[in-house]
Amino acid sequence: MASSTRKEREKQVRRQEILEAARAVIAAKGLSGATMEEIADKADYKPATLYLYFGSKDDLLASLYLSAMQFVVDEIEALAQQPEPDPLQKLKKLPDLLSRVYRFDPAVLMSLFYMQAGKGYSNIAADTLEQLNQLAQRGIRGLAGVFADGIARGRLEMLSPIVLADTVWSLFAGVVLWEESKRFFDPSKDHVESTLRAAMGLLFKGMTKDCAG
Amino acid sequence: MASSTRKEREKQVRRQEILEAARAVIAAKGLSGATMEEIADKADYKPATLYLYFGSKDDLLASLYLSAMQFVVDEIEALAQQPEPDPLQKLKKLPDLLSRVYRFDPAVLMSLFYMQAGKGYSNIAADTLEQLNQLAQRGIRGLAGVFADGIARGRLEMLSPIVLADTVWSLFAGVVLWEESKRFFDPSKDHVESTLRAAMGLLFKGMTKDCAG
Amino acid sequence: MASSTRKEREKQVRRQEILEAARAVIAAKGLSGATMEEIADKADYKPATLYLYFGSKDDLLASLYLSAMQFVVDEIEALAQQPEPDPLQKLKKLPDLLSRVYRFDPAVLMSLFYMQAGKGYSNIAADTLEQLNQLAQRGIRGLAGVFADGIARGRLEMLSPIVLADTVWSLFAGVVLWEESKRFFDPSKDHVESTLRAAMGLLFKGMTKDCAG
Amino acid sequence: MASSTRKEREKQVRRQEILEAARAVIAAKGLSGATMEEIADKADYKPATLYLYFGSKDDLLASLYLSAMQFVVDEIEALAQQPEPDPLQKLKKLPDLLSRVYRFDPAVLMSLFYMQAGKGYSNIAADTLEQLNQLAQRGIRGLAGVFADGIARGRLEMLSPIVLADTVWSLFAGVVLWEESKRFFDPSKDHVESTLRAAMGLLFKGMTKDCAG
DNA sequence: TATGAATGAGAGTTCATTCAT
DNA sequence: AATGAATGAACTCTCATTCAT
Repeated sequence: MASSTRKEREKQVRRQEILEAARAVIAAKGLSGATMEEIADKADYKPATLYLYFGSKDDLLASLYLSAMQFVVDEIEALAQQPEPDPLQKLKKLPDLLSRVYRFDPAVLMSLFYMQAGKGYSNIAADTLEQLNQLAQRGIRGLAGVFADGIARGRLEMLSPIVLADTVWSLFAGVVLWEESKRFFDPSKDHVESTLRAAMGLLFKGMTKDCAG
Repeated sequence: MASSTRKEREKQVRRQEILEAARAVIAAKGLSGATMEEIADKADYKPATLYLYFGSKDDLLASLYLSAMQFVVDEIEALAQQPEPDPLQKLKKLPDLLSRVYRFDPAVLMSLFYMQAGKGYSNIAADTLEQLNQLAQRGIRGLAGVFADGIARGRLEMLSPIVLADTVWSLFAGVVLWEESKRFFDPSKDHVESTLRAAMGLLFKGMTKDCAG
Repeated sequence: MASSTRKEREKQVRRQEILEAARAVIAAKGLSGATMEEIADKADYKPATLYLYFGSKDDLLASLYLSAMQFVVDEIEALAQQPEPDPLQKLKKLPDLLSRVYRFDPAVLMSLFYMQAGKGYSNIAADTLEQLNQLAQRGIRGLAGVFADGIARGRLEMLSPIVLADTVWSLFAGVVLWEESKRFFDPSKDHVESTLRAAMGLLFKGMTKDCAG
Repeated sequence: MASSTRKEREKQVRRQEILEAARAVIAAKGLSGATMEEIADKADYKPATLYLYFGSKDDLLASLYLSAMQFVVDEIEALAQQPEPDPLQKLKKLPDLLSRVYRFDPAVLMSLFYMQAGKGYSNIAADTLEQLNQLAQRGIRGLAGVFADGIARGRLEMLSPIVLADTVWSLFAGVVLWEESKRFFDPSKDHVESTLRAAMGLLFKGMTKDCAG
């Protein structure tokens, strides 16, 4: 059983390598250029080998999406659970958090946003979508907790914490998509992070009760 | 000549029918389910017939995207050119405008947001992408004009009008993607419009100098 | 019946116009570019109209080939039947004849040579092929007659007249194909006719008994 | 590395098998019957498999044509470089050479002759056409060298060696096309080789200065 | 464990042809 | 007589996937 565990661990390592390759391919050629052959090439395997580690292409993509989403949720929950007397201080940490999330894997993040948009594109199994959705809800609830605290203490607008969380999340998704799309036409410019900070700044200012920002 | 015009018009009608079918298929089955066969089925044609009206599948999709983008830009430019003494009044009209745009064609709008993200997915010809980008820029500049006025009169934050416009546009895209994606899991709820209004409200409040909202 | 005849005649005129258009299209775009649509365009008709005059595309092509072949045979038989005391004088007229044939319609001639090569290309009906073959044989026999005379009078090599005729025809076909193919790469040069004359000259010299040419 | 070489070799073998199948299909059903499906059938593969060995149908055809043309040129250049005191002796070897070329692959040879004729038919890439043309020119120059020697020594007609070479090549192409086409109607008879020899004999006799043949 | 080899299932496209008007 | 509109039948090509080795 020890050996089985060790094998398991090695298998996990290989899976990670393949996921990494997939990330790279998606980043370089987009989702439609991400064929099993390209991914295998990048991972120094042959396509058939990928099927030893993933049941199908959709399974592989699902793993990718889940890992990205997991990263997001972990970050948010870590922030939510930090003890912090002033709720506005937590808000100020959000732009950094979102920056990290963005840098984690912009390409997969974009795919995720889109695929989340429902019938969007791939044949991701219903239960994987369900998992993604669960994670997304956890993330939103985590964010909402941050806001709920601020609202309770009378520092934030008395809107539903969920609405505030959804808004932040939407703005994040939108900035990534939109600014990334502009980079397609002018790759030399990368406004994502600065736009992200400016936009979040405006939004948070709008959320605070007295608008002192 | 009258007859030639009439024929032309009928052809345009059929093109519109096909585009409508394409819209419906995309809405129902997503972009990847939108095969020429599905679209033809929906339009009560055979696939070959579609090629009488569109040179290729990408041509058809391009028409769809361009029409959506054109709608957006027309709306924005119409607003920008309205005479209005108080610049903040124009801001207040933006949520309605974005609602109309959203209702124009949610599915295609989502595809558009994603496809704009570059290598994203389809084989849209480079020059069509360029056209889309031009339109997008016109839209952003239109929006920016609205903000520039407010900034000049000292009513809005002294940020670049383009940044403000990008932020609004990003928030719009993000809300549509995110709230639509939630509808996938709970189709009975449609929060898009209400979230849109709430989110825009917060954002605009954050943009105004004195935060009087 | 007079009117029927008149109608018939008009129909023939239209058929000729269409054949002319087909010739032009084949000349300009090659056999594979010769779609019914292209031909119809050239003839200022719509594709459907062509079917009033020809049962099918292959029928149309067959007409084209037959007319080219008929022209060849007519030319040869006219020459064969000319009274001429010296058989070598007739040989000297052959290069001119072949030039005329070549000029009659280079593109169709090439197609014809190829299609004659059997399973070559189109779905020409078996009986049309048979007709073409009959014509070709008449042509060859006509040529053979010219040579037979010369052989009988001891002026030409004592080879089978059919062999001599086949050789002339082969050389003709080959020169047209080969020199035309070179024009594809250097359209400014047209060596067909001069090569034709030089080649025929050599061949005829080789055929004459004493080689006095 | 040995194994890599072995794998490579096996792949080459399969490529050859497929080319062979393609040859057979073209021979049996003509160029228009040569669909990827027919070729795959003949090679006991499914169509998709062919794409493991050739990038496209045109790539496959190009291989076929290039190999035929290469064979021709190799033969000619080998002859041209043979040391031989009497230039007329080389001429006498030409019919044998052409016989071998003809037997190498009559069907593809016919297609080649025709396709060389330019806009002829297939979507062979421009650069492949260019390669074919280069090879053809090398062949013609090789032939021309044979004649140039004879001319220089005063044994052949003082025509341009290129003209002589073109004429021989044309006669060859023409005989193959024409006699093969007759075989279509009477498959029992194969006059190609005998006609080839007779025709070349006459031509060479016409080329020699004193006509001693 | 890894992969060479093969393929099933489909997608987009083209084009000769038909037929009601 | 002419054609607008539509389509059936092919065809080339791609790609996720399988399986014997």
